[in-house]
Amino acid sequence: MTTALEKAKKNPESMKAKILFAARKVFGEYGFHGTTTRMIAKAVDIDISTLYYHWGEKGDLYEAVIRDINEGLRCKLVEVEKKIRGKPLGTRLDIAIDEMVDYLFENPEISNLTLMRYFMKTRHGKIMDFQVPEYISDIAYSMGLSEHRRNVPPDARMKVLNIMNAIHNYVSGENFFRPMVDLDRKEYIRMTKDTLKFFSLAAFAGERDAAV
Amino acid sequence: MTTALEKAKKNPESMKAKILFAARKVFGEYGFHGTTTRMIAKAVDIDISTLYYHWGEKGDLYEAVIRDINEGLRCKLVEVEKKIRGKPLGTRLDIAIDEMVDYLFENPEISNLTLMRYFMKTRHGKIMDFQVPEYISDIAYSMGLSEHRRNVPPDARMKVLNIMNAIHNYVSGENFFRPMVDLDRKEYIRMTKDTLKFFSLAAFAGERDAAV
DNA sequence: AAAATTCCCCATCATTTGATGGAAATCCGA
DNA sequence: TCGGATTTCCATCAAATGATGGGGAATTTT
Repeated sequence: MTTALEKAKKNPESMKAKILFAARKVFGEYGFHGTTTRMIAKAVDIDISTLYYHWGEKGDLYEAVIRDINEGLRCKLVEVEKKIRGKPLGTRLDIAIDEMVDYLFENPEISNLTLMRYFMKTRHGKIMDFQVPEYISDIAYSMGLSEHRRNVPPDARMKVLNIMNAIHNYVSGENFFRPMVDLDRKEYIRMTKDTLKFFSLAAFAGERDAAV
Repeated sequence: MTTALEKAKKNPESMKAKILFAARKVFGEYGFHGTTTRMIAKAVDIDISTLYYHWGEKGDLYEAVIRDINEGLRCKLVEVEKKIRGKPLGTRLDIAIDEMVDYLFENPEISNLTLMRYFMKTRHGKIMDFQVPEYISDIAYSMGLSEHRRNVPPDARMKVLNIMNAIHNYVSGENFFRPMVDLDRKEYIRMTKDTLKFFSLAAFAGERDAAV
């Protein structure tokens, strides 16, 4: 319990936490420049100055949101890693995909904000230049794509990126893609998992003899 | 030669075309709300009012940009479709991936803007609600994933989305991902192709007996 | 060359947006 | 209940931003 963020999340009823939660959703839909502090304040039904009282300037709130979703993602990955440890590669993929897809469909702002950070620049560049956690190597090792936890080869990293991004795409693009494939939400999630497995299971099965 | 957009592109030296080209790049980097008309004007080194003289309000210029990149993408897809027609599935994928990856790395704004449209909302929602071309079915048919050009099953659409989006991801995310995998640009493009093939070739080989 | 048209820039507006100071309201322990 | 600390809101500001009118330069037409 040191950072302001942690303090806010401790009591989800606190105004500070409510603002953070609303900010997650609004930033997640409209991006940094597409979101105004007034939009967030309206979502919580407070005056704009209350927002500034709790979080300071817009960039600081955004940074807190990014830290928040990164932390959530990190925790989830650790949780999944525990579940799949020791299992055969096919099973590892199967469980990991199911778990991550469900988690991200429940928290789509995570996928939205992650992708925005990958693909978009911000006018005031310096603001959001804090360090990005390096999940990729950990995932690669945990999936058994690399002998060493550190020093993961580039091709293994690229493969992990492929799968992670594919999940984010289906989650963030739901509004766009679901009408294209004409499925209800439940079917869409189901088919997201199936499609992800369609691509990854065959690929890795064909590659690894060390499929444990 | 009817629309303003076509007229502009006919003479790439015209002010109107230069503005369009600059707008592509700036919108592609910063998104709709992240881009100011002054940024675009500065990129062309003209006064902001000249920009308004040629293209009217910001939303209209943005719409022209989107039409432009969609048209480019459509043409490229038609071109690729001709090249792969009649070849075996593996070859089709191989050529299509190579061609599309090269094309999009040369025109990264296309991937950027496409992804932004998938994942982000705009404050003035109505503006950008013009129709999105339905490439997906055409690609699915052209790749041999569907018997009929029309009436492409959902799972085939999902698979096409997966591949197209994966390409866009690697292109748009280059600034972010390339340091992660520690490759120079050429190697990164090469490995993008390899990774895409790694996932799709195995998957489709295992699936289709009708691999022609 | 004169006239008409097109094109571009300067100055300026109105609105939006990030941000703040200070007054009112609320909470909380003594 | 009193008094201080915390929290919230109202009014407002300054800068950024989308947008326009009018004048003048450049180009084309006559």
